Amino acid sequence: MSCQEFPSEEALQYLQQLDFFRELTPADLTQILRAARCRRVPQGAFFFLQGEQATTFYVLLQGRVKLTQITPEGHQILIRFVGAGGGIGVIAALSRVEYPLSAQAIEPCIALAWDGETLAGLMRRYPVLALNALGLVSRRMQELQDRLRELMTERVERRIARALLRLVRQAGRRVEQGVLIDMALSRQDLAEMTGTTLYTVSRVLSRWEQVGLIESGRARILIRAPHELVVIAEDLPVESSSSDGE
Amino acid sequence: MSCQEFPSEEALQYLQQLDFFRELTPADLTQILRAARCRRVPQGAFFFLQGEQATTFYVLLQGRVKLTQITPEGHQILIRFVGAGGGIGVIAALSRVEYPLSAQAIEPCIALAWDGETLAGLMRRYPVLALNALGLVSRRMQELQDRLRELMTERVERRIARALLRLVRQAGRRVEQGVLIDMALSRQDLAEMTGTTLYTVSRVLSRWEQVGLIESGRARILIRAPHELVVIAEDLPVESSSSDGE
DNA sequence: GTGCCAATTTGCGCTAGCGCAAAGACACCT
DNA sequence: AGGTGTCTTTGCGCTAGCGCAAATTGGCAC
Repeated sequence: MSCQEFPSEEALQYLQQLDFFRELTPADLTQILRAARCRRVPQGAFFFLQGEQATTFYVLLQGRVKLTQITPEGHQILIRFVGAGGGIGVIAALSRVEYPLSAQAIEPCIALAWDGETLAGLMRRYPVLALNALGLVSRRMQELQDRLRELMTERVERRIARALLRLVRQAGRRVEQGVLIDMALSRQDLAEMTGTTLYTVSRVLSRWEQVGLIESGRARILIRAPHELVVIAEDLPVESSSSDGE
Repeated sequence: MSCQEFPSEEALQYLQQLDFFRELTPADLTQILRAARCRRVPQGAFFFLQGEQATTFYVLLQGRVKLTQITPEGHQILIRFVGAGGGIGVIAALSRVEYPLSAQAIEPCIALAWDGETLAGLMRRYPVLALNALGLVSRRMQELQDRLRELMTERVERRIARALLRLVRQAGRRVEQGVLIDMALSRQDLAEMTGTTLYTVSRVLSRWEQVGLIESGRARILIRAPHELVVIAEDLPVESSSSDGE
């Protein structure tokens, strides 16, 4: 999918199945797309930086984006990755505040772009759009809540396991030896996702590698035994207390 | 505000200024209210329990609600408190999934209630409603993201300070000795909000009490020096390393 | 007032995980 | 090939915070 071919038949087909555009008639969708600009962002560049005045909402057509937040003290955390079909900046663009995070293209990206006012107008005209957005945002809420819970109640090893499983779901590619996480992913990234340090991540991964659970190189992780990882994520036998949790 | 007097002049006045209902014409608002039921929930009872099929969305008119989540292992965490004017269950009701958390009335409550289908219908008819909901959910997202960041990067003392400040903002009442957090709030609650244990909370509060920063009894906290708390929350001189962080 | 129960405090020992430092491995550029 | 910079591993010492246990406090019902 490139930038020029918007209201083409196949483009519509593809777009219509995205969460954000579902239940729209092709006619309405075409109208909505007419209001969009298209933007390319090269690998490594930013869609926007945390703190900038929020103006634009993007739907990613191609590539992958990393959303990060940085604290006044300089700690960085990784909020999530967005892949093709995902939306970026809905929230900020609609309420015209500052972007609360930075969005960096970690692959060459193509995205549709609407500015906030336009988007609000479209949502007024096509309420389904607003409902879809609510659905999207809700799912994200859900995920954030889960991570919050994990962070508050679970030990590091488990959190890392969960993070990997999440990544498998959104970027996993079956290969013969197992499932490969099909994107550059450093120890540092994992640490920023799970609220730990790159040292601890490295140690945990090393341990897993020794047991044959995973295989990893620089910024590359292959899961050989996904099921074992699930066991760790859901059922880590950490406390020696009782026989097994009731 | 009671249950009977819905479409009364003053009720409209009040409702119209809620985030959820703003920018609606009185006529539209009246229509929307016609579709609502009213529900009373006595102190201690639950609006709904985590895991139940989500059907209903509430707007709280009176009282206060505690939203908690419990893990399979039995750890409980406190997501947030909702006061009069707040919405409960938007997300779940719209997507007709299971409620991801439990909502308990910690004061006697009165709430307007819509079921999910009705709400979706209303949003289609009055898109502003959907946009308002998006705004609300966005703000919550924002807050969750902040807490996530705190949890990942900050020490316990700081997190507790921040939690208290948040509570001051939403339930603070000026009294002569300082600001009272005007609701029952146990050490356990604070622990569940900040991802620590009631022991640690107790120790931290004790320390603060000795310094005259706060005054506290059972389930009751009075902040004598709010500014000092801000200092701890924003600028805790924890690392002895350098003179002061740049 | 008395008794009871839940909330709170505090001592104590322990460990998960941090974070520095330094060495190693890998990818890429020239 | 060699150099360079980044990513990764691992040893080591340290401490924030956990969590049990037991004592104490405060509020409320009767």
